[in-house]
Amino acid sequence: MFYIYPMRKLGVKERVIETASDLFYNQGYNQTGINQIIDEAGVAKASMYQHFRSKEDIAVAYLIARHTMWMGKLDECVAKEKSPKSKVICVFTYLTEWLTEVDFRGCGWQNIITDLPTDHNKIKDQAIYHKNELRGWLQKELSKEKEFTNKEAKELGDEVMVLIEGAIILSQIQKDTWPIVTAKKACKKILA
Amino acid sequence: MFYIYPMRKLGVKERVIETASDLFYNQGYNQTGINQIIDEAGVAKASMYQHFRSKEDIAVAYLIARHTMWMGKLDECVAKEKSPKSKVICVFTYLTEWLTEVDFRGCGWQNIITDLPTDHNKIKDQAIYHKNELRGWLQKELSKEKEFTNKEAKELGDEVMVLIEGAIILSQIQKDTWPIVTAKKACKKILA
DNA sequence: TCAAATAAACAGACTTGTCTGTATTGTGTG
DNA sequence: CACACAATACAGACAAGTCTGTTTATTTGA
Repeated sequence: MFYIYPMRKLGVKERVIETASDLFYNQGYNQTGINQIIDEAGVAKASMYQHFRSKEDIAVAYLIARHTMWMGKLDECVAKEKSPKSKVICVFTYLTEWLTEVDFRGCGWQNIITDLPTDHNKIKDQAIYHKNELRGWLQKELSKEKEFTNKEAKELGDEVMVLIEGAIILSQIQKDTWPIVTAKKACKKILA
Repeated sequence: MFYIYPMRKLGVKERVIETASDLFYNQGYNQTGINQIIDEAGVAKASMYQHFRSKEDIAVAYLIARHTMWMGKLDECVAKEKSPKSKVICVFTYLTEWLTEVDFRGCGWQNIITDLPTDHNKIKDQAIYHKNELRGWLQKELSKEKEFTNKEAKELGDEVMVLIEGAIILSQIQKDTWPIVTAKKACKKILA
């Protein structure tokens, strides 16, 4: 047999993560039940529980996958920029493209940690990790800029970080790009 | 009979709103069921449904009550400041006091709208309203400052608004004051 | 043959909201 | 002050559905 398209179905694990990623992000963690995930993934419940201990574990896998995807797209988007400083400013271009595309659905990590059962600590840890990675990315980029000392680069990176988070959540609430546009303007001022 | 303390129990409506406010804010909207609310409020279920059509309606009442409380405390906190500009900067002092007191539980509106059933639009509207009020407050304060034109005041107010939102959500994720401290520093720069 | 995936039933707890019937309250009138 | 009537609050059962997670027994594919 010849398979023009790769007929090999994705494995159970991959299908679950893929489906859950879509559902968790677009309709919310609390709004998404196990049953919907396995139905849409076309997977038996017992098979799913062979690969994941709990719903929280699925969410952790989702967030890990999302992290590499999100950081990858960020790198891709800022690649065309020459200076570290303009790379950092370009983050807000990335935010605009991304958030308008998803109809201002906001940040996957912000969304999941704000209304979570008290004991879901693995999810919270993923949020902390992701935000720390982004924070580190900003600081690292800015530290490449000769005009800044290391200390300055760290402080400026943190300020940009706050602007990013504010732009994301506010654009989500207001369903508008103005917070991102505003944040970009503020970012330029700060780095000037 | 003499009642030293006001013996008059609060009415059903008030008790429900008070209890629900505590629960919705501290353990989350999705994590709080009707039954827990009526149990802790000491109210019969039928009585509660006499005053509120649905759980969403309780949440709306909670957010309305929270809005007046929150804005009131803000006004109180910045009252000691003389200039409009320092009032605006003082918002971050307010944030620090508030958020450390509630152990970085974050913003009631941000928390409730990020993982909500799709049809809960009355709640979303409350979030939009609250954020617009705060945005207007900032713009109004800054427009009192003679050194800014009206247009400048609006733009600067929006930039501060983004910083505020970012500081709240990021301090919630990281369980630390650094985002607020950083936002304050950035705010001073922007208004300088 | 053998491990993995399947369908489907099941447990048990939870959800919002309705309903019934009883008890308690407050108010207006005599 | 006393009585009656209406409004409200009460406890708790109930409906109809959701949820996560387990188990069993069957089928599939290498």
